[in-house]
Amino acid sequence: MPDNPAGDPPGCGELRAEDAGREVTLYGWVQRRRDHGGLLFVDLRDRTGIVQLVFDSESSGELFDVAETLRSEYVVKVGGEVVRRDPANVNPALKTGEIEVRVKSLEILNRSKTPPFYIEDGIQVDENVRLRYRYLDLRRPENYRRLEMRHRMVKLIRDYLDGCGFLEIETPMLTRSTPEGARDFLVPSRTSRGSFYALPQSPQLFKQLLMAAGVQRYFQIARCFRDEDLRADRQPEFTQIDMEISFLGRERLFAIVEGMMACLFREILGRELALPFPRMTYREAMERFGSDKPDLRFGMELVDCSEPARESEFKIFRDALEKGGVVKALRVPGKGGASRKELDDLVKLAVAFGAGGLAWMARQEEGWRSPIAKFFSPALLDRIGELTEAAPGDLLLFAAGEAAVCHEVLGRLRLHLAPEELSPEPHFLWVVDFPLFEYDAAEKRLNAAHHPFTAPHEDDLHLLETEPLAVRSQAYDLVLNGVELGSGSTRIHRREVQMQVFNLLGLSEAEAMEKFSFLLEAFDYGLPPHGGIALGLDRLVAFFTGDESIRQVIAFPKTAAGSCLLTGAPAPVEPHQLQELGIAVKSAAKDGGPAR
RNA sequence: GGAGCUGUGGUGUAGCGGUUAACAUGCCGGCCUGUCACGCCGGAGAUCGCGGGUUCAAUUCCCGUCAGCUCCGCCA
Repeated sequence: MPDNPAGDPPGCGELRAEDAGREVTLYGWVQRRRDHGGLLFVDLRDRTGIVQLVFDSESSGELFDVAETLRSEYVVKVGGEVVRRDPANVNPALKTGEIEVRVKSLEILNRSKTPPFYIEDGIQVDENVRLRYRYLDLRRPENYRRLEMRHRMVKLIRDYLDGCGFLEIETPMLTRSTPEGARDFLVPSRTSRGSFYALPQSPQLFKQLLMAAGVQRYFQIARCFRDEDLRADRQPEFTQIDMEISFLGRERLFAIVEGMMACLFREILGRELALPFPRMTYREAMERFGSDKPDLRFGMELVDCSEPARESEFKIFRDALEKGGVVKALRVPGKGGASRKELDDLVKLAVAFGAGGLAWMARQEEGWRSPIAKFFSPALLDRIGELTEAAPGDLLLFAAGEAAVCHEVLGRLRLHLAPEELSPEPHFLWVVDFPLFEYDAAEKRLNAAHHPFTAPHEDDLHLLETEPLAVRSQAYDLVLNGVELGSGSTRIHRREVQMQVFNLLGLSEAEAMEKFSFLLEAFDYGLPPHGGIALGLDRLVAFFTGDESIRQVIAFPKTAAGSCLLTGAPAPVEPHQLQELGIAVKSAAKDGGPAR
């Protein structure tokens, strides 16, 4: 550990052979005690690691008696001499294994109950129990390393963006609920009864206002809140690296973000990233990979087989094509020998993903094994083999129908059937030109695909009124190995365009003013062109630590039901608290609450 | 809102329509001067998540419920 202003002496895990002869004072937790009767070993742990303490009954009677009372996780202060171990007693598994500390003084600073699980790496304990005692879980070295990794990454990011001329600015946590988007967490106001703050889903509007304020380059390690159901990679509160720049367009922003990723990979993993990252339009991503966040660590691209399908006698394919749909294929290498049951399961899966059905062909050394091959002439089968590059032993899966559905279904099957061995290289990708709107079938109206402040693509402005669903936006996503790391856009900076988009989203002039007057007014006072992006810090850290769930890289995460097993939040409040807020609770939730 | 999986000493597991509920580890006590997952001997510790039902009998079968995890919907 480098010198620091605190001038801290070495920690337990930092002592080495060259410290032999040194008198040290150590603080830490008792990891383990090995009592040999007249000789007692204690492994002392602090955040730097473990060192062995030795107590000898012959040389220190009273001290030895105290040492015998030590138990797991007792907190102690010891003074002693670092001594080299006899070569026969060196423990190569420990970094401090060449030495040990002969204890001369021992003070028990605090006792501990027997912990519910071992404080060590690689334990197999229910996450339930670990979250209930999260402070003990975090005491484990692997979790300290996770916290440390997050800290280092955030520090690198801050320094990097500082170097790029960004200003870190905090925006309000108590803000205004806005329509659309995720469900808001609401905070009742005491001073304005019946009114509510909302916790920010992102600092979106504020960062745009900071551009209006002439900041030009803003960033924030921003906590965001969304009251939606959880997943392994979704928590109700999470952290974004939120950025926004004025004047300079998308290219500059991409370069800044790419530079940030390159910096993290260089400083943390010691490897260079190939820059710039490849790009793909949303349309291309959907057509080739059936996903707006394609995992490029493997191939298995979707292949359009509409042309040979049109010539075939297979009615389902022909009907789909006549209705303006497509027939697309997914080639699964080496899966041609799949059993009937495996194939049936794939069909079921496809149906669960929204397909009407799923056809398959297995290429064999001679010909095809397939229930639908009989509808295809040999020439057409050859054509399909050519298009899909199917080799003997490969399996082809076909989806027919509406293009969007086919892409979705085959895209999911592609992930489901992905090879076990994936490329070890990180595969970054910019996905650009997302659609501006998507159609909400339930509400029978347009929704913003990204958010309502995203600028339409310049080339598609003329389509806004006539064919809004065909309008591309200036939104983009950063994808890493099939995970959406973040998304952003060039924003609308002209008031008339913003109003037009609001109108298309079903917001009247009056409603727009009611909800967003503060933003619209800013448009009138020289709002510069601007754009930005928000990257999911939790997902990024999880990538670097190799964790599947972002719970692992959040100090105090919540369960899938949004409860905190440590504190018991959320919890009922005192009646007088509700009274002050003018709130009456209609009916309490089911009994139980989080288990703690 | 929906689906699947899980729930047995502190922890991790086994088990089965009738058991003294088993094993490992941890814990407690004893012995032990070179261990490092120390070892040896002994001991304590479980109303089998909760509620109901079927049954002569339920930890075991059924239903419900709670909690956790994963996924779908949802997440501009």
